[in-house]
Amino acid sequence: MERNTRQRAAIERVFSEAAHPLDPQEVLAAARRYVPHIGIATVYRALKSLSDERRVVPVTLPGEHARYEAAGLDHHHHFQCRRCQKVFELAGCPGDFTGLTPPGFRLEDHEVVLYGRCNTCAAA
Amino acid sequence: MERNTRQRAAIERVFSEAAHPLDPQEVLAAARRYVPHIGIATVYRALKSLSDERRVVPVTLPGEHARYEAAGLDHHHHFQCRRCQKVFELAGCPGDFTGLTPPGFRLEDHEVVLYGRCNTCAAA
DNA sequence: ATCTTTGCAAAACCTTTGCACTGCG
DNA sequence: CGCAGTGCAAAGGTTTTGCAAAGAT
Repeated sequence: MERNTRQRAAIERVFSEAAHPLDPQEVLAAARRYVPHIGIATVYRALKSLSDERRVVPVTLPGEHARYEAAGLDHHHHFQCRRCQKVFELAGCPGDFTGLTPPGFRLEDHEVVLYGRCNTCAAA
Repeated sequence: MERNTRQRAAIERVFSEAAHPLDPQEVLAAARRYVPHIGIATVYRALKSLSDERRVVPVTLPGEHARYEAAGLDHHHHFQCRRCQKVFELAGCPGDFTGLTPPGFRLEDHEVVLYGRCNTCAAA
């Protein structure tokens, strides 16, 4: 049922080449290099189906629109630079938040985001 | 420069009575109990100026529109129930994330969000 | 009386959806 | 061929903005 179209191939290629999580507009711009007339609706539909297939993962930072990155990475979190706004992947995870969880609550998952200056912007 | 209007007083009162972070529509609904014809634009403008004055703080969970809560609370994080979607405040903070920060990066702040079932929904 | 603030409606965004057409299988 | 996928444009939802009128100081 999933057909191989040029558009879909272009979008998958974009993710395989991406160094950072991308938002839909960035995916569109990058995919147009391979399929010039691809439309934004196709990008949204592809992001949805790729997410459903777990081939890409949404990266939703607080107050930001969703970005997406290729799936298959280990559990990790992100760092956002307050100066250049770029998002970086962090290795590992601080781990255990059961101590914060109130009695009677069931902890299923967690999200951690660090903010500050990236190596480039810390110097500037 | 900041004038005392009924609308603004109503919105501040709403926050002083709120048990959990409120989104703009919830603020509007609650404020209408005190000022029936208050408009959504006024709510957004008030949220902006109250945020600038640090009288309320935005609570921006990943993938969610901003909510707001009264300022003055200690540093804390939030728990969102995956069943009822409500947001709860957590006491305390796991603390130190410098170990996750890559070399050359400067850590300034962090955000932690826990997900699962609240005490009411864990039972159901 | 002055000058913010308000309320409404329109505009600006981002994302989703309807529909006829394209093109994969 | 048959249908899923595409592209365009219109619709939806949220937040912002323009402007005349209301109201605080």
